Amino acid sequence: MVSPTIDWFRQDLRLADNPALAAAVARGGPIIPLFVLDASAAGAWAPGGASRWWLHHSLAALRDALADRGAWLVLRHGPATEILPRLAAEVGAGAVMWNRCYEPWAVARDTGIKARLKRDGLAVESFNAALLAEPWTLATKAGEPFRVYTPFWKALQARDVARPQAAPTRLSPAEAVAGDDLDAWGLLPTRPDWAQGLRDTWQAGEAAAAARLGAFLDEALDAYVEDRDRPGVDGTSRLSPHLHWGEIGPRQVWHAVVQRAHAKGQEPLSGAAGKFLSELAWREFSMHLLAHFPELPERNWRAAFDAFDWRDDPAGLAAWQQGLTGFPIVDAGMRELWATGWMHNRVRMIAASFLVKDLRIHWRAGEAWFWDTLVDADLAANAASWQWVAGSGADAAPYFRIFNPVLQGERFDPDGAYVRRWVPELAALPDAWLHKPWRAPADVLAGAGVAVGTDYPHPIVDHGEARARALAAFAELKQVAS
DNA sequence: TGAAATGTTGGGGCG
DNA sequence: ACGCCCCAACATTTC
Repeated sequence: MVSPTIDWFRQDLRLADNPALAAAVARGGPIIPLFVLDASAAGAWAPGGASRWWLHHSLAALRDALADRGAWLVLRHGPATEILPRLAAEVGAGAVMWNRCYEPWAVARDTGIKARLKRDGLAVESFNAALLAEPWTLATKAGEPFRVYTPFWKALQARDVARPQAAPTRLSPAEAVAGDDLDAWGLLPTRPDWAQGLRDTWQAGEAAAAARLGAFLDEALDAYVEDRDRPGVDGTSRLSPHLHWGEIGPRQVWHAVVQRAHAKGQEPLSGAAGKFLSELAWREFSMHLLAHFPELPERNWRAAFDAFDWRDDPAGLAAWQQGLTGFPIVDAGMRELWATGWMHNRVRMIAASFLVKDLRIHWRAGEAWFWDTLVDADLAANAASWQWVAGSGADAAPYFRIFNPVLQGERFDPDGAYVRRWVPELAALPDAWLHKPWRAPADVLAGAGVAVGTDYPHPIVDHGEARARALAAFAELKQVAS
């Protein structure tokens, strides 16, 4: 009789295209699916509030999906370094399987656990479920990690993406193993329960992720090139939180998109399909960057930025967080984030540019806020994206690229659908003034029932002046660096 | 995956 | 008919 296999779930909360699970099934014995709530190893990067909400529902969905196939998800909390060996001994496991994580703290932890379990005589194997290509398999001709996106994307396109495996239909149950009650983990907010907007917006779990992908392919892919930049249009995939927790994997997304393009007689790597896959490749690029540069979340990727003159501005930071900057497109984004745990990507760039360039507040403050509030909070994507906007990151926007929040609003939310939804106090303003209410004539404001300074804040900075100050600060930095 | 300043061009008004 | 100026539209450069 084959000894039990522990399948340690982490950020791979799915049954399909799950190589660790497939290996556990192939081994033949009973399967013990395990999830460990291990805040100790992650330090500051333990999941934030919105992420914990998602995790709760995703685990519930995984638990039910496993039960449908005859297996019982075991929940334990505490340091995984202690829990894995203890559970293995407790159930007489002969093997432990998992899919790899790439957060530096996880790599360090998992390396130790693998060594320990092997020393104990167990078979331990790890697999790739989260990436199209492992970070150590893509390199420049010089053997270096890619530091620029475009050549990275070209190299990735030249690779074959493995076909996803189907979910196992039947799992051999193990004898009952004691575990925690999910509800007792307290992942959901209480007092206050701020998650109503999240519940209204999202459905966690593998089945919901697959449905979301299907809906995107059916309804939005064709218009993706234009609509992806329109926050007032449902033009993006919204797969990010599902991808973060591994409810769906990038290989599954890749092949579904390629298949859809082929069915329409289109080339999958050009047009809308290619554009969407290139966005998936930005996720991949971020993950590779983190794997190669583990300090990405904490330190400027370009060390020259260490000398940058950031401002300490608690009031400005608070206004930004609360969506009270006086710039409608920025405030709409920050309020969407607070309400739903998600923000449209175009608006993330605008809001992030405003924080680091107009307010000149350190990108790490933005990174920390997003970490706590985003349902798709991902260490690699969050760190790489903030550094990209700040100009300190890999292949970053040049420092002089400063978004004008009024022009961005007018260009990408021309009919004001997005601002009116999230900044309802401005809803009655005509399009012409919606993105710059402080410039509207008095009779227009009166007609719309808007008093700037009372119903909606005055801009907390003058963008023209803020832009000039940011350019001056960056010019100074360049002198220090040279 | 910018914006603003500066330069160039060409049509129309006008003397 | 011609030159001059204005300025919108577009292009290029600079930040």
